[in-house]
Amino acid sequence: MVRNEDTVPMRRPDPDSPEARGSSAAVLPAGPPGTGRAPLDRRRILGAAVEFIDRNGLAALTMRRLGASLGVEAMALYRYVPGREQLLDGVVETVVDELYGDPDVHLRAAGGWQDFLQRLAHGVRRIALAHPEVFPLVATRPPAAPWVRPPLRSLRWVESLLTALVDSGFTAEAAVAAYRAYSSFLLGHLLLEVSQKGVQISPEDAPEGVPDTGTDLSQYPLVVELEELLSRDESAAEFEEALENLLGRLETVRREGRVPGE
Amino acid sequence: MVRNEDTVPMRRPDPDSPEARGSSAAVLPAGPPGTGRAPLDRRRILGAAVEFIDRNGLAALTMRRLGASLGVEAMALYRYVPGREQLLDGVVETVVDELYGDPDVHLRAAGGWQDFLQRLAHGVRRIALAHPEVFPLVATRPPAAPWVRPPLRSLRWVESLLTALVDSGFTAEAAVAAYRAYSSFLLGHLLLEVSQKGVQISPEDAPEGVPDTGTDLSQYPLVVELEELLSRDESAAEFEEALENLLGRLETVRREGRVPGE
DNA sequence: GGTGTGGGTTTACGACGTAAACGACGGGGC
DNA sequence: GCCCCGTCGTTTACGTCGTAAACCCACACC
Repeated sequence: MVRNEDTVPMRRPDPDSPEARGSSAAVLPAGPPGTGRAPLDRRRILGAAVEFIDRNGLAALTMRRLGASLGVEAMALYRYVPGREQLLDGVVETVVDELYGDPDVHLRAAGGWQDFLQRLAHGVRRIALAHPEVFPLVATRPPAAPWVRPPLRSLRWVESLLTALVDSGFTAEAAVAAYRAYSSFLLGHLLLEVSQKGVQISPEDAPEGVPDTGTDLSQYPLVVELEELLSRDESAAEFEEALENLLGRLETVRREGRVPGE
Repeated sequence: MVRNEDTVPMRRPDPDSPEARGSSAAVLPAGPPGTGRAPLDRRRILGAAVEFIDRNGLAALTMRRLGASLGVEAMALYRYVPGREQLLDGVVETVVDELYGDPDVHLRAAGGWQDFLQRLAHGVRRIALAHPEVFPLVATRPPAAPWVRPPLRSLRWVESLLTALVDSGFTAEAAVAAYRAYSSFLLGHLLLEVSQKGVQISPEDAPEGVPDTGTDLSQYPLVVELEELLSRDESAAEFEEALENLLGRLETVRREGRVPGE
């Protein structure tokens, strides 16, 4: 019995997936160690670190190996980066700064606040999907201040977002509440999406078609009944739907000029 | 000018905060190393690990130190735990298993699905607040299967949740979609809440009343204008509001018998 | 009284992050 | 020409980590 793997109907391509856009990274030559003879600098190091994590996972990143991937000894990195912790901070900064290079995301809300939040959300999602191994770092590294909430870890974007909201008629309280709800939504959705994506690949790539007889599911009849549905990946649609719903909710908050809770 | 620190009005106590309930852990004697002479076993080790992380942070946990906190050499732990990674898995499991001991959370949805989800959400929130240093681990450790989504990392709870929903009239698709939306919501909210809680304490506890002249905010006028609002902690109310909203949304999904997106 | 055997210790190894001393090299000032 | 001094990368070294392997020892059992 040859099982048809493509029972999932009409795989409409995800517009935020890396292969759906011209990926800017991973095109540079790089290759095995020692190719890059260009002089070291902070940006090159951070870029190499991001690429290294994308390729080998966060756990594999050590100062020595990162140095080797740049054709240099570990200690050479310390002239540009104070230590490993700060290197990781630099990595998350580098990755979220990719937002500035995204032609679909603008710092100023020209098309209204909903358009702004929508573009920003998809921009962040694109980053998460492009760097699934880095995103947990984006999510969990302690932020600089209580108001800089992951995954939007930059004051410039916070300022942009709040400006867009206030300019569109949100009260100060409502804008702040909206900002909080928005970041929670993004963080939860994207962290789960990348972790789910990771788990589909990693478990030692089960070689044959044996559908994971690993754990005993007999205790959980409903889980086995819904197994097909549960393992289906509807991330893109769910993201869209939840985002739409959030925007709708915020719109009524804005119109009624109140803070959501009361 | 003596600033009154209690400008926050009516600090109504958070019902999920650790001090609002009789904490079961941290009451045992324990004390400095060597107090516990009881024989080692897996549960004692995992308990000690949780307590150690709560007290000293995840980064400080090493096999040697954990051993020392139990009055034992590091290598003794390996008789009960295969290695550090699996120890961390055990820590996560231990912490989420506290749900079973929570008298306000039930495995069976006796009071209807909304009551069930509400109790479960608050139970998980209590755990997150009781172990802020552990929760990022709960959020980011790769789950065993794609359908076991953090922070509900146990098949039993997934089965319970799905059963509650299906029994209450959700279609299979709607139940799965609801499960996904619910876990995203929990994860996003709680991860941000504990990370925010962490950042209020950690930055080397700024000793005097100088309100963080660390970063230059002059570029971000709206952020400085809203600074007071932004650093206010309304987590409890926001959690409640967002949860309520989610439940409301799911209720209409249930009544109309459709999957949210279409 | 041997003799396993379970549970903890000792020793040892390779890898890690990083401090400190050490080249090597390239461009002024005399 | 020569010297001298930054800049940038390397070498060496130290303490700590996770963990494999050998060891030790006290008790249970025949």
